Amino acid sequence: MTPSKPLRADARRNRARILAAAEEVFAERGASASTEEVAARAGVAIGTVFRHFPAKRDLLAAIMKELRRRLVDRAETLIADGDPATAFFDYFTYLVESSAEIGTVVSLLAEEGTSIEPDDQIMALTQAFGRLLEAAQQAGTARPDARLDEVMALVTATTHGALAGSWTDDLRCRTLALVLDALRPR
Amino acid sequence: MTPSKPLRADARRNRARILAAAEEVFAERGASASTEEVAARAGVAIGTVFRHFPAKRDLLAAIMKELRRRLVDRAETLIADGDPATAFFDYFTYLVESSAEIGTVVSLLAEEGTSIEPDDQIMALTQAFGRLLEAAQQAGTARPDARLDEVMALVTATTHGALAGSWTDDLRCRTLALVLDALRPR
Amino acid sequence: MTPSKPLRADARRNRARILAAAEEVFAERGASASTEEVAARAGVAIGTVFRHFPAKRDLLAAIMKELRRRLVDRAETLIADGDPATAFFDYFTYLVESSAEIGTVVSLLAEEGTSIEPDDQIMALTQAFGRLLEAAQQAGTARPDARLDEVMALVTATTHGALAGSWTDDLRCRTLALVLDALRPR
Amino acid sequence: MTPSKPLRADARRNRARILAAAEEVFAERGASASTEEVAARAGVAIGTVFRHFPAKRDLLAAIMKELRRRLVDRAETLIADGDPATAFFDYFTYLVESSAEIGTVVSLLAEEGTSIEPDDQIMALTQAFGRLLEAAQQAGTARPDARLDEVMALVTATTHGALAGSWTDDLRCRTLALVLDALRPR
DNA sequence: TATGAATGAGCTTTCATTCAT
DNA sequence: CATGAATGAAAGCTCATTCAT
Repeated sequence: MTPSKPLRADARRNRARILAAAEEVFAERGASASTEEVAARAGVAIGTVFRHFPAKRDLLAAIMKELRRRLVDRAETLIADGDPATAFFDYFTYLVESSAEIGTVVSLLAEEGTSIEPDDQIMALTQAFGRLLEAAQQAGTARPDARLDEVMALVTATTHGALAGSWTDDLRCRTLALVLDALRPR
Repeated sequence: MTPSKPLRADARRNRARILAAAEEVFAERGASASTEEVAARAGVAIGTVFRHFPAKRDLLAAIMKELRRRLVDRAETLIADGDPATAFFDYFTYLVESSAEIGTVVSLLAEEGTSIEPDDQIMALTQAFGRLLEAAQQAGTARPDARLDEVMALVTATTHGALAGSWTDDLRCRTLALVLDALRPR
Repeated sequence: MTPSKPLRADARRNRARILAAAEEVFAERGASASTEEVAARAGVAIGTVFRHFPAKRDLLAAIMKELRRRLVDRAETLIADGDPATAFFDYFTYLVESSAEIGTVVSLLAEEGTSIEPDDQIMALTQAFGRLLEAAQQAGTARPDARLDEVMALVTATTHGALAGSWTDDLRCRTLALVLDALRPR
Repeated sequence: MTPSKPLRADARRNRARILAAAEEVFAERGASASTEEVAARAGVAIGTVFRHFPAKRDLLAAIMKELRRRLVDRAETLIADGDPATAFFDYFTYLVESSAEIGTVVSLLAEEGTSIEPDDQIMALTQAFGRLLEAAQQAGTARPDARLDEVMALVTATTHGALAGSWTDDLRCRTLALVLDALRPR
């Protein structure tokens, strides 16, 4: 379904190395980091980067896609295996913690005008989050009047907040606690 | 303490026009907008911009300083004139709403590495916010266990969230309500 | 004398397809068209193109050689079968008309510095043209004082003119008539 | 009518040097010569070239405009001062001879897709040529049935021919004689 | 002080060519 | 032989910054 051509072994290896390097570089230097540095970090020539990602935005988009894939994976794991009463809160926490790892990259999407298409992945993530929310509501651990879009907004906010202000671990925990509290039944 | 020279009248006028133009341009185009466009919008030549702000980061920093000044002003007004029971929440709301006006500019600071110095203004803002918080706590409208750094974190988060996700007015209101709710006594 | 190796059947087939594709592509896009596009159009991989033509200029040269071969063929046909009185003028016309078909390709040689070696084919073409000229002169339809190099110059000029200016069919006919008139006895 | 801003002295000097350098470079190396080389030859930095000519095509277009200006000037001089009986032929000759000086530049227009706008200058040149033609026809030195578009086509052809084939001076003279002969009454 | 032309490092992107598969 | 991924040298162009006017 995904690959039009199965790609040669070395090509796939390089693609992965470039993605990994790009994730690092952009996390460290921001989206204005040069493609050349990505290439250098990946140990390939500049041309190779552009063979895999014809424009810089494609590279950024690919990183985001990969990141989102991981997030969706995690949600689905929690839906399948987690405790309905806590899975929703665990996942919320997971998203915020991940953002630290992700680095600045996330926040670059808006800026770059990387007009992300309607995007199946965002929808998938939203839906999965919705199921976790419902389960928590039925388990009585989440406010019954909390709406999904509000939850998404809150997680976006907390994530970006965690990135923008350089919070200590302690502060992040306390803030997160407050936010999660706002989602619990009074 | 601040001005080495009182500046000629026209120079001061130019400085102001450049700042205003820069605020507009960076809000519209992001921090990657060119200094030249700022100059054009301000109706001055590029050299004049650099005479007033020796580097681009200085221009960005000056914008931030100006913005923060307004925010502090507002806080002090509320401390002086507002209803202690609601002023804290009003100010929180004001900050989030302002962020929409401010546009992308705010979020660019982190990225640009404009490592803002300890900054008196941030401290002033924090202190003012602290006084509003205390007043609300004494009035019984804010959780007594809410700490100032958490409040700052929450406002940062909500602000950035409002900027990053393009929330509707309605969604912003509901999300804000949830956040403020988290700061009210249970 | 010519082929070092007789070439495998598929190799010869590929060579032909590449040449055909190159002729098309360069006619459409000019000599700055990429070798990769030639490969794509030919349905082979880029490596295959370079196996057959070690450098781009070789590919261009080969196209020219092929084109010239056709032109010489046509001249010999006319020498053998045509009416001596008109064959010269027919051939002149044929060359100019062909140039339209050939497209821009021809004119690219000069630029590319594809310093064509003395080239047997050009000589062959010139000689054939010379024979047609002589025949026409003997038939009294061509000026007796017209020299072969002048004729070659005229046909070159008309050809390039037809390519450079985008003449209508009508204009090309009239211009050609004038030129041919210049070669008729007064 | 032409200059929106009168340009500073040094700017005008640089602009002229760039144009001169570009004319040389493109004549020597063809249109694929690099802008950087033009800059080097002009003794300015690359940025200066792009300040004056925002894209390479603009530089090429400017060269052409300058060349055409010279041609039109010459035509007008001949209209004013020349002998009506010979001026037409003199100008035709002048155009062909100039092409040698102009070098390859001329022929690059077609290729570069420098979609020259309807172009006042071409029209001016055509009109001037038209007047020379009429004068010659009235003086009885040019065929009365020769049309202006045919003349333009012939001069284009001869010019391009002279450029493409590397004719000797002698050959160019003889070929030109033939072409001009075609335009004389029989 | 203001101007705006000049600078030049740096960025994205292209493409002829090589070479491991 | 064919393949197509990798290479890397340019090329075109941008823009923060400097400096002569």
